[in-house]
Amino acid sequence: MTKAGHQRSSIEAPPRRDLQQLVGYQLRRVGSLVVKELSYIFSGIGLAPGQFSILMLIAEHPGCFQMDLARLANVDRSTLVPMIERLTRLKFIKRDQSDDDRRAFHLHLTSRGRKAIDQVMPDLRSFEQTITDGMGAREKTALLQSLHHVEQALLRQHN
Amino acid sequence: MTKAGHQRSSIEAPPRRDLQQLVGYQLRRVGSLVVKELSYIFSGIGLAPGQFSILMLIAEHPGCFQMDLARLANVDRSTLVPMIERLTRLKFIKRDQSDDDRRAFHLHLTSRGRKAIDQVMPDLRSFEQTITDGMGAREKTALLQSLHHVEQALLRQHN
DNA sequence: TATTGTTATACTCTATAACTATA
DNA sequence: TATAGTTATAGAGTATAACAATA
Repeated sequence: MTKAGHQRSSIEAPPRRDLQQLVGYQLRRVGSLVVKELSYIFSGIGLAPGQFSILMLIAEHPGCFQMDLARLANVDRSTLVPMIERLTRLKFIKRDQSDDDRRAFHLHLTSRGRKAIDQVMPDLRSFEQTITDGMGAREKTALLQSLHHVEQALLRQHN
Repeated sequence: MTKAGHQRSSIEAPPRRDLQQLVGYQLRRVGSLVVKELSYIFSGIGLAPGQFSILMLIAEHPGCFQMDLARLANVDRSTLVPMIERLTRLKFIKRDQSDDDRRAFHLHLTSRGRKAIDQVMPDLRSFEQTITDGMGAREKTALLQSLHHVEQALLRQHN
């Protein structure tokens, strides 16, 4: 990877390191790395990270509508259409037309969807261990709290 | 392996809240929100978040090659091509063919590129204030350190 | 009129594989 | 053979706008 001696990558000027001090920039950077790793983990069950998080939200909110998911995941309702279609085609979820509102469909996990979640949870926990390796319990708790803090500020911002 | 109770899917079942306790999931979630806000900020200079971060890396590493950026930004070299093309077309950067290696091009900011950065920096700092609003200096430092910690663990993971 | 979900469309970010021109 | 950059292509994730069916 590193070539001996004659490295010609003309970057001898001292970096200004502005970006590394910006929480927003670092969150984007780390988030992107996380997605890259999660892609690999979820490929075992044929899902991408975004699709898996929708599956998890349906697991946590059985019977919900797509509009509920749009709010929970902070995405437009149109974004969900291909994800729901994929989860349905894989038979990880089922859609039941609501009796109260015939426009909408209650979403539920199937046993196959539940199995898919159970299948990747060990890898997900292991990934969690990896990225928090060497962190104390207090540091990890503080990180989760700070992330929640930032999330709430961002939600206040654009809603 | 899996968690004990294989909870039967019931509409009244309380949410399991698993996701919120996962650092990886929260990083992806918050990162996505950050990108959404940054999109708005950078639209003022005609750039998307990824394009702006490449512009910043060139500012911090004047004369670098695209291969250097690929390493610094942790992306494939092919990913950079449309970004570099966009920055060049907007005249934010210039490409000078290297005398030492005629395959490669030294990348430099133009004065227009520098102006573009100067133009959005106030908004970027203000965004920074918003998402860390109410955080103490220690909490903010700890967050940056934890993010760096996670980033390093992720880089060790896949390299 | 307003809302749920869909379609059509478009843009950004990402990657792999094959190519060129150099080294 | 190996490397710098390009092209072609593909898949995710995101959005806006217009639409049908229903409320």
